Amino acid sequence: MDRRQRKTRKAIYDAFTGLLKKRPYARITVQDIIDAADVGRTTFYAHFETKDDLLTTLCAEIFDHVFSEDLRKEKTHDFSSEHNTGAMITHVLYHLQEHMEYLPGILSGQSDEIFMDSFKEHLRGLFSHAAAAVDSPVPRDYMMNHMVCDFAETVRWWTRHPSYSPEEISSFFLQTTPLLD
Amino acid sequence: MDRRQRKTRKAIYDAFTGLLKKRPYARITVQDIIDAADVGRTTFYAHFETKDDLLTTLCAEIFDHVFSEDLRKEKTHDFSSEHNTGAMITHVLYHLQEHMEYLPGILSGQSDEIFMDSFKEHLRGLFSHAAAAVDSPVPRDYMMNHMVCDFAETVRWWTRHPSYSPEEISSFFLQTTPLLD
DNA sequence: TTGATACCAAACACCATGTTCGGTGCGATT
DNA sequence: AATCGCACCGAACATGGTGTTTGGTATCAA
Repeated sequence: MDRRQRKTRKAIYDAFTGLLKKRPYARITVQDIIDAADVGRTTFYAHFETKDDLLTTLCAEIFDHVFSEDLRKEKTHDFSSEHNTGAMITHVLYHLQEHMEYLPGILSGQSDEIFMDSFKEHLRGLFSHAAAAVDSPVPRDYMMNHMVCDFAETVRWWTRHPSYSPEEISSFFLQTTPLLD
Repeated sequence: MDRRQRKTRKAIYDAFTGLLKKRPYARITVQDIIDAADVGRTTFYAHFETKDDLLTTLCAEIFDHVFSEDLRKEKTHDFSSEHNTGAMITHVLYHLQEHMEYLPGILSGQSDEIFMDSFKEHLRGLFSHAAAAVDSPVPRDYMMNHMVCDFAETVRWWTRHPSYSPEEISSFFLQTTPLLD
C-alpha cells in the first residue's frame, strides 16, 4: 500500500479517536474529522464511504485486536471450550482497557449500535459453549442474549467507572452471573 | 384544552405510532408524520419542538401507563417494598404488551436511548429495594445497573420474540437473575 | 359579533452529507 | 531523467432533512 495512503489513513484515525475523547460520535461531523486530520474532503470519501463506515472499520480493528487469536494461542488451550471463563473475560477486559479513553464516545450517543452489534456478535462466539452447557427450561436464545448483554452492559458500566481494574470488573460480572462455570 | 388541539395531537400520535409499526424511528421523517397525520408542518412544530420531543412525550405516556400508581393500588400493598417482585414484573410486562406493535420501531435503530434511558430510570425505582437488600462485595451501583439492564434487555428480546406470554418472560427473567427475592 | 388562537401552505435559511470537477504533486517504472 | 499513474487537493454543487417565518383562513368561546 502506498505510503501516502497509510499516512492519510492514520491521520484520519488519529483525528477521529482524538475527537471521540472530547465528544460523542453523534456530535462529530465529517467536517470536524477532515479539519482535525488536515485532509481534503474528497480524500476522506476516497478512504471511507461514510462516517458510519469509518466507525465500523475502527470497531473492526478494535475487535480484531481484542478477540485476536493470541487470546487463545497465548495460553495453551482454547478458552471457549474449557472452563476458564474467568481468565478469558479478564483477558478481553485488559485489551479493551487500551481503548478506554475513547470508548465512552462510541458507547454513549446513538452510535452504540454499531459498536454493540459487532461486540455482541463476537461475544456470542465466546459464550456459545457456556450457553450450550446450561440445562434449563429457558430458551437457549434467551440465555445467550442474557449472557451477552450482561457482559456488554458491564463494559458500558465500566466506561463510566474506569478506575476499576479488569480483575475487579471480571469479578463483579462473575458474581452477578453465576451461570458461567 | 381546545378541541382542535386534542384532535391534531391525536392525529399526530396515531400517525407516529402507525409509522413505527412499519419502520424504525430513525427512518421516519417529520414530513412522513405530517403527511400521515394530514396536518401542516407549522402545526407539528407548534405541538412538538422536535421529532425527538415527540418520541420523548410518547415514551412518557407509555411509562405513565406502565408504571401507573394502580400498579400498586390495585393490590393492597406496595410491590417494591415487599417481596412480590415476580408479580410486579409480570404486571409491568402485561402493560408493555399493549404497546408491543410499535415497540420494535422504538427499540431498534438509534432511538432506543430515548426509550431506554427513561425506562431504566423507572426500573431503578422499582428495583431499588431489592438491590439494597443484596449483601455483596459488588458495588451497589453495579448491582443496580445489572438488574435494570437485565430486565431492559429482556424486554428488548421479547420484542423480537413476541409470541411468549408475560408470565413466560417473567419466568425467564427470574430464572436467569436469581438475585431477586 | 368579536377577539383570540389554532390551523394552513409556501417559502425560506440552515446544516450536514456525499459527489463532481479540474488541477497539483508524489512515487514508482523504464 | 522522463513519464505514467494515482493519491491528493479545494471549490463548487446537488440532495435531503430540519426548524422558522409569513400572511392568510377557519374555528372556538365569550
